Amino acid sequence: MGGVTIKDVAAAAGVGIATVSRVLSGSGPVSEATRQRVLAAASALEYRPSALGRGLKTRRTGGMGLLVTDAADPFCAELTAGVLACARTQGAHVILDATREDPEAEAEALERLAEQRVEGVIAMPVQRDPAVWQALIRLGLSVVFVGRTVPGLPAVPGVLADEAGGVRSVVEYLAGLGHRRIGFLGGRAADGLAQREEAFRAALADLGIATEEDLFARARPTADSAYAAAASLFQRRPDLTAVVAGGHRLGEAAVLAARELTLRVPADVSIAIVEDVPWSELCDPPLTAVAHPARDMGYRACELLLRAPSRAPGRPVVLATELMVRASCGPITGSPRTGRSR
Amino acid sequence: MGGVTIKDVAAAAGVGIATVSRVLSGSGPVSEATRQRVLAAASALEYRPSALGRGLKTRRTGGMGLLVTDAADPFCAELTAGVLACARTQGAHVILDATREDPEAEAEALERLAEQRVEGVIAMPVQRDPAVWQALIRLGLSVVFVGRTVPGLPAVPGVLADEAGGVRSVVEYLAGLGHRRIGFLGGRAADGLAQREEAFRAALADLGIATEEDLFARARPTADSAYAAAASLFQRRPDLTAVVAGGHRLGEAAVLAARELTLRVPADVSIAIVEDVPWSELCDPPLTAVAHPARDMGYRACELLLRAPSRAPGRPVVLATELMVRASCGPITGSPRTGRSR
DNA sequence: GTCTAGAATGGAAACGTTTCCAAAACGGGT
DNA sequence: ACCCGTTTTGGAAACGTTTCCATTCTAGAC
Repeated sequence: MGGVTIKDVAAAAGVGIATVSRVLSGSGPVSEATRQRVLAAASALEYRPSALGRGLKTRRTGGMGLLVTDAADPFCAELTAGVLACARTQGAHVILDATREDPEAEAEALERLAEQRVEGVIAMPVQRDPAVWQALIRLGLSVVFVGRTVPGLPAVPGVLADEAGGVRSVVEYLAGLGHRRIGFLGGRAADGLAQREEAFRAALADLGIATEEDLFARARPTADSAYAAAASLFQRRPDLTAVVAGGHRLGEAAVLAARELTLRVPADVSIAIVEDVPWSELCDPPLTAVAHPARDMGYRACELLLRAPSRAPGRPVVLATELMVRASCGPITGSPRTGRSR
Repeated sequence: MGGVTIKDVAAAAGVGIATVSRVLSGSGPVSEATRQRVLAAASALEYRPSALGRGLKTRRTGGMGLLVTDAADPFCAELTAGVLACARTQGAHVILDATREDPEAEAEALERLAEQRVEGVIAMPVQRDPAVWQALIRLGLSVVFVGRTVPGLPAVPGVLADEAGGVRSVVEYLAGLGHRRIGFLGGRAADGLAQREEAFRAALADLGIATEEDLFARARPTADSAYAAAASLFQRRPDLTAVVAGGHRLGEAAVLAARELTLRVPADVSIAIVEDVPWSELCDPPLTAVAHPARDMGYRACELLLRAPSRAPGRPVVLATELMVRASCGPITGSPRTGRSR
């Protein structure tokens, strides 16, 4: 039976339940003899203290919620691994849920987490309305944002990647190679890609390169839409010499579209991608990318949640991104693109 | 405050706690007027029923554990997404943990899950000793294995991919292209790659192709070790014309090693990989692979857990794998490998 | 106006812990 | 033998629910 309770252990050891509790939780004074007897009884009965009873009494569950946008996404998966690694060091458990960029799904997940009385939530926030998060905090749970933030919530700690720095470095790199007509593949604002586009524009402006709206393409977060955006961009602007993909899906689309249009990379067009992926080495050519420290971000976020639940950090923690220079970007060539003849 | 209890709601609505409970859980008869009053009070107070109190009383938590070997691994991540998708339909929550192929870590995670009183566990089992799992079942939780099984536990439902069929199909495919000296990149038995090697041998035998031990290489589950194994295999047997990689890590290693040794794929050597990865299309050349229905496997496992917790299935559910024929395998060429001159 | 069936409601017990507090046991000094 | 301080111990309350059961209320039938 699974129904072994502290009472059974107490009876088996011939002591009171209070004593059993003291032995198991290691608090309070217990004579060595009783201690051994209780331990023996507990293991003989295969006793597992109920987290429900304990949580009810102590008002602490040692659990946390983790809300990612998509559990199968490499970035989210890596982030999750980081959170788990940190949680394990503290003996905390992690309730995982995916929001699919859907505010409603997110709200439901938060509701569930609140009912489960987790002590905190690590979230890639979808809902931009601060009220939802404030309600959560009012409920007594601490919140840590990761990967994104919600404006208007300075009191909520966050762990971000230095998106702006990453985008800037890749733009500067491309500009250094001589590129001036650089396309950008982005997404809807809701997909968290807005800041990358923003950073892209800013970097261009700082370099004194004019931005042409024509060089921006936006896709919905599906592979098809990404492909369509990339293909359309390449065809719309045969004169573009480089493209920055704002996410790994968009990067894949760019590679595939370029291949389909028989554009040589990087001879005809340079491709760089924001959000490195494990397979960028394996691509042909290997993809130049801005790498995010996803695992560290998860680890740090979890640390923030567990170690300093109440601290009010002025600013979010920003972890550095790294430009991984590989072979998919090259110097601009004198001759115009040969077109799509094979 | 988060400390709003059912008592507060009862007081605010001017009713007894029993009535509040009836309204909220939808059980028992309540007059429409009180119903509205209670609902109003509950939402005004932002009341969230405590899963702890409820779970304690009802002895059901609506939670399940998910134990994968590595949260960041694409297969595990996809599997996780499937579990989450199914769990969501039932309003269940999922406690995720990673075992890192470490029986000790697995045991700790199981301990935690048992304390949390989850109703079931979906696991990629590491520990092969049935006792651990039997203990868990004796505790009252149901167990579903996914991706692997533990021999000697016929009563535990499982969801597997048709590894044997997948390996067989790729071997037959390669044999059909004329290959006879086919290498295999595998791992330690503990890594769950043994069955693939087994299937590989069986498929070869069925085709009447002799197996040479020299054509087998085994790596520890690190990128370095995989690379070393692949490189060593290629150099040891310059006469081999094809290689089957038993996992995605090994496949990456094979591609990189082939590239490093300037072997042309598939002209000099054909490469096929067991466990498709999202980027196989993007490789050069695109990788022929055996694809596992990871998401479906997760979904099915979760269904098994939630819908039929007590059924005793004779055999595990086996989902089909699919051979994704791409460009990394080609017909055998008459001329021997040109060696590693560029 | 009384009676009764049925609906609506509230009190209290129980779930498995932790922890406060009082009681018991013990040991050493007088 | 007695007392006192210290160490151990056990009983009981509390945590927030659900649910059994008894009670009150409503309304329709006589």
